[in-house]
Amino acid sequence: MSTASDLPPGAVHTRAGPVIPRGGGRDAITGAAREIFAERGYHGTSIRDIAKRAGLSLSAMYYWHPSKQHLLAALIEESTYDYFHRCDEALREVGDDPADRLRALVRATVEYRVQRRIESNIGAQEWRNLEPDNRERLAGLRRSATQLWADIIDDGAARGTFRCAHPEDARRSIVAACNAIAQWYEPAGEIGLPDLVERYTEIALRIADHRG
Amino acid sequence: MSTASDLPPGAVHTRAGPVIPRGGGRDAITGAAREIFAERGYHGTSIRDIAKRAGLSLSAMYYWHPSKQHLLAALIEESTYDYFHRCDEALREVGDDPADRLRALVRATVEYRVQRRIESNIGAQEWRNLEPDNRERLAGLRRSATQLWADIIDDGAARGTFRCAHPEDARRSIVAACNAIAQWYEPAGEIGLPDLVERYTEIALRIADHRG
Amino acid sequence: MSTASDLPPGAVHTRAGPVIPRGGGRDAITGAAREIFAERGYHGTSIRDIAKRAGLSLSAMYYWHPSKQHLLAALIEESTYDYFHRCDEALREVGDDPADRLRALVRATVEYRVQRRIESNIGAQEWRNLEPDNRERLAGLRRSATQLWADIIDDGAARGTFRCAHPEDARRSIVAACNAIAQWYEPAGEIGLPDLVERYTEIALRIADHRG
Amino acid sequence: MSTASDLPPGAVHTRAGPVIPRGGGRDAITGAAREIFAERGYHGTSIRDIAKRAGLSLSAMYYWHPSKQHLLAALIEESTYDYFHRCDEALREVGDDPADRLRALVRATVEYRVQRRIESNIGAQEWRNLEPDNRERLAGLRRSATQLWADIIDDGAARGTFRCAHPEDARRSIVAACNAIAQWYEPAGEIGLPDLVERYTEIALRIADHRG
DNA sequence: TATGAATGAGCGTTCATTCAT
DNA sequence: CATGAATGAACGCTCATTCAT
Repeated sequence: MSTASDLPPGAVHTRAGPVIPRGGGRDAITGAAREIFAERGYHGTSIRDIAKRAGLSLSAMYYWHPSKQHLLAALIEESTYDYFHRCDEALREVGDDPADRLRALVRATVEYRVQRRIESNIGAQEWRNLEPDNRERLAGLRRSATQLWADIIDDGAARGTFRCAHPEDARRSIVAACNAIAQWYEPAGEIGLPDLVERYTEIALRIADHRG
Repeated sequence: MSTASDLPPGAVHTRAGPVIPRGGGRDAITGAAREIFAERGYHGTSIRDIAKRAGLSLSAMYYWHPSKQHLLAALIEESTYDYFHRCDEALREVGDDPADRLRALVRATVEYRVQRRIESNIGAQEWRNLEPDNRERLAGLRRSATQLWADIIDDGAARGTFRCAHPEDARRSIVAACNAIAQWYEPAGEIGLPDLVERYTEIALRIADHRG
Repeated sequence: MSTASDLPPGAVHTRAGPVIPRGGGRDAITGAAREIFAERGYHGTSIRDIAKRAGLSLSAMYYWHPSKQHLLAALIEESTYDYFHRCDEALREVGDDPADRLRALVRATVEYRVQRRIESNIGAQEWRNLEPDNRERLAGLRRSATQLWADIIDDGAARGTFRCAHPEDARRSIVAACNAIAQWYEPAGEIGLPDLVERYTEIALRIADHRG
Repeated sequence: MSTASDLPPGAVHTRAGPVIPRGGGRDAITGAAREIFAERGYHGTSIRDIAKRAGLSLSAMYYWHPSKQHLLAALIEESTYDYFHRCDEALREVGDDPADRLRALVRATVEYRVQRRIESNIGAQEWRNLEPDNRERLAGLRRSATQLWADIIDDGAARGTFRCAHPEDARRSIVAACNAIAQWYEPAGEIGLPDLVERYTEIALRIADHRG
């Protein structure tokens, strides 16, 4: 991750997952920011709010992070990499049948929206509040993720596995349906994650007009 | 509309549509707010930005609107009523066949997302920035809109018109797909509105697992 | 003056003198800044200090001036123009005899250091705190003022009116002596301005090694 | 020196000269402070800047110096003692002829302004940023230095060696001319120190109106 | 109708400093 | 000797809002 060099010693980071915290300061701040950005939005959040929830002083925040914007960027960057990595893994485990690949991508996405619900919402809502540099750095990754879906659906349509007439609208609809989960899903609710994956896999296949 | 009493003389408002402007001031402000709220979000927008784009002084804004929050609330309120009204009309024109009713609701929704793209996005993104009073005043309407979809899909499922196993997820997916249009649709693009309606009608029917 | 277009209507400015105030706000702030910058230096002065001495709120300051830096730049710019203008006028009134011209420049300078003592000190001490843009805008004028002295002394040395062996050091010494007045002169003291002019004229002519 | 008791063991200090460094820490800090105070001024310098340039941590600074103010005071104090000591020595080597004594003082001063250019500028510009205690502790020394000049010139004027009518203005002008050297002299430039001393000695004698 | 002038609160950020280790 | 982590106060500046005109 490109901000890795900014991390103070003691913090560990891998492309496959979130920062693994060592010690309270940095983590408390990142965690608090995550929560409050999600609740009130980037511009609706003051760094005093973040510091307060983290149980630290305002200035401690600046010991760990150079700016509020950096806090947002780090959050979005890490979770974007995480999502992309999950997709990658999921697709590597399946063959080249479009339906199988679509199932894999839906599963990875639904799991991500549920397991990283908050970051999902931050990524969706606060993307525009990234400063140009930060946004551009991630834009390629975003496009790649879109392309993963497009490749599968286009391929399925070409092969006749999917009969939908408008693959792009199918893609958008499937993605929209999966993404929306992060907005309504309640972790404490009754629907389990495997169930959810199955339901949305079926919906996705119907949208793509898959014929077994 | 509950803010009707706040309107200065000369402005007309009905439940069925937007404020009908008389004179430049009020309109210029509402228009500017609409644009900038959509571009930068509520908290990312200053009333100076709005006044500047409207070509008016800061104080003029306060002549027409008691506060920045009121500006947002008026915008969301008006467009929410508009959407609800369009749904109402569309449903009144069709019979009680669930597929027909779903088609009507999709059409009304797609048309709304395209024709009132900006307000759609504001309504979706800035809803949480409404102060409790304003939010609660509109929450019922939102729930009613949700119920319109639910009634149709549940009815279709009960009758066997729709064979989807999980009507609620079908509903969420259809709505998510339709709503997403406001995020990607480009008015200057090549897809015409009638085409779009047809495409999303088909998608919706597939999601609901409609069997002709 | 190049910042003239920044001025709000109601403030008048000419190249020949300071801003002519209309109304309390702008003037109170400029005056307070002038005093406190001189007392404590640019970085030693907070805008809260300025506002307090001006009897206004912090934000009122920003109604009249876009920034603390602008305040400094405007002060230095105006007084630099004033000094240059005075030199210009003084030299226009005399012939081309180097001694006469030196007398004129000394008089203009001494009068300026006394009459605009505070700005003199700000210009000398806070010059380095101008941001590059502002500094460069004025650098040419500064060089021109230096050149006025150099032209006179070099000319006098060439003609034999001045016999000093090192005109540049003579120039620097004369200027240093005159400039220093702003640091020690007490307006309430016993030395009158005409006396002072005479004394420093004589010193300058001795430094240049003038032979009647 | 009154701060002697603050010094950690290993550092040596005498009234006659600068701190003799033992070990890198203290020295690196003092050196860095000297540079940055001169470049940006006391209030324009943060202790983080100093620590960074010294290549040490913030806390190391506080091991060696109790505060930023102390750093400034130590710098000014040491260089003020140094200057005074140099004047003292120079005057001890000459007789009681006012011209000789003036020559000696000019030489000591010019040499000091050149050899300790940076401290000269700090002493001149940042004097006002000394806290009252520190300032008062040094004020006497400053007055003594002024008195050295005054005694010589007054004596010369009384004896007729100097014919200037206003000894105080002569003194101020000579001092101003010598002091200014620190502002424009470039160590890498072409004028050698002995030359410079000679030039300014002549200027000083002319200002005092010395007649061989 | 509309404005210019002003305000208090809060913003993101940096400051000099402290302290346990 | 020296550091990493933290703090409270203050910084320059912008905010939504007010009010006399």
